[in-house]
Amino acid sequence: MVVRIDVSDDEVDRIFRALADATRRDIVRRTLTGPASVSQLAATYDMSFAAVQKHVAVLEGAGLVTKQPRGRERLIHGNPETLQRAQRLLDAYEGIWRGRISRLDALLEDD
Amino acid sequence: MVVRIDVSDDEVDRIFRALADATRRDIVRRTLTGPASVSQLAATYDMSFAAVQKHVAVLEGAGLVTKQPRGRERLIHGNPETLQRAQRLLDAYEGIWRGRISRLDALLEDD
DNA sequence: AATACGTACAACCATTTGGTTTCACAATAC
DNA sequence: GTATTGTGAAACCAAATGGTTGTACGTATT
Repeated sequence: MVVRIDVSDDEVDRIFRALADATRRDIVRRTLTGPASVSQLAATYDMSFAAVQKHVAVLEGAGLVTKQPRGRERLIHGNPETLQRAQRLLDAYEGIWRGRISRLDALLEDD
Repeated sequence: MVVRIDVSDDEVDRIFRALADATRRDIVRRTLTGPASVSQLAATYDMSFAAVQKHVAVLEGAGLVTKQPRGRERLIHGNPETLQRAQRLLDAYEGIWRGRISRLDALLEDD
């Protein structure tokens, strides 16, 4: 029985879960190049404003974007730090495969 | 020269979705170091054999592991190629942020 | 031959997800 | 002021997810 003491498994769950949707990946891409309001984002997708709002909320919950009020708008900014975190995770897995890292378990139980 | 990441949206969805679960990430980790049977995997988790079987099926559907029959067992092997695909995806996002990649859109449209 | 083991698969259940519509409200525009 | 725009939040719905138990069947073991 693998007992998971580390709570932040949930955080990794949220990051990958948030990236597992094409619309959300597109929102991340767009907000990495520069901020955009929720309605600006919503204008380009074939779904309701509320649906896009929910996607943004999922990304925000995963720490992949941040919301910054400006007037009546909410500017969405992509958060590269969280992406780097996901990158490091995948890098660690590749490290396992290559056998370069000997005792990686602690790292993968997720910092 | 532009190397095209030829991955469909659905495929990327499945990869990240599969990685969005701690048990499945653990299975990937374990099968990257060496093959393991489904029952060997299941023995270490606090859930039914059938549940682990389903997790393996999700990973297999995402191409993160492969199943190879040997006798009455099914040996599960981790698949580093698929992990590399996910890595390249995240690398591309980081490239956007850094502004180092100029024409990345075609790459990210993940056709 | 009989038994145990490893896997597959179906049926079922509770919760989550991804979408919708609708209503409310603050900020801007006219 | 009134109207419009941008957002938030609730209620609702169908489908997917993650778990369970039970059954069936090929493969080893004895």
